[in-house]
Amino acid sequence: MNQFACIAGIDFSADAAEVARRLIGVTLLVDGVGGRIVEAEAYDSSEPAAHSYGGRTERNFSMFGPPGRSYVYRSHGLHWCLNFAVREPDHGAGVLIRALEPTHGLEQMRARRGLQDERLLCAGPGRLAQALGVTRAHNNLALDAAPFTLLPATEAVAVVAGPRIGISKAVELPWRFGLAGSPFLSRPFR
DNA sequence: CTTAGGATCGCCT
DNA sequence: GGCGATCCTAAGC
Repeated sequence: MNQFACIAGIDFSADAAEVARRLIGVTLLVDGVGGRIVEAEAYDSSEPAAHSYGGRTERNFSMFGPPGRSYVYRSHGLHWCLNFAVREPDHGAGVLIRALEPTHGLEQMRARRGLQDERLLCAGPGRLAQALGVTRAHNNLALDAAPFTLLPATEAVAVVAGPRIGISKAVELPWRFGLAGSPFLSRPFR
């Protein structure tokens, strides 16, 4: 295992699905604001739902960089979404961070989201990025340095898996992972 | 509770 | 010109 790709006890050079599963329970902060990851999805250049499926472009180049860096893209013209690049350079794999259980900087997240309800602050990739202040400026940055902080899970977690959300291709792959029973998911598992 | 439509940018055919 | 790894609101049942 490449120890330089190891962050918060996770080997980012592993398969996207394995990294996504192991990220559940890890704390993610951006400038000290964030919480515990409760939902993540894996994407890989070998399957057509991934942005990297068609090869490197201006938009997705950070998916093809070294593991342990961020990939931020704009969705539907108005939302930002945060991913972690995994595997090795030129492969094109990543993990979409879909939901957090808010733990740090609640008031700042409420202000950015214009909402009080804790359950809706980070329940979805666009909401999460807005609450943490993630924009294009956060693309292609190392995850083990400021403004990012990743902290290992402090206890064992029960992880469930299911089909990914909001895609039309490769819908059969069970590459969505979540913390069992969490009220902070973007949508429940069934 | 479920569904439908609009907002709005950048990549792709 | 079409369509997305989305979110919010409004209306219908």
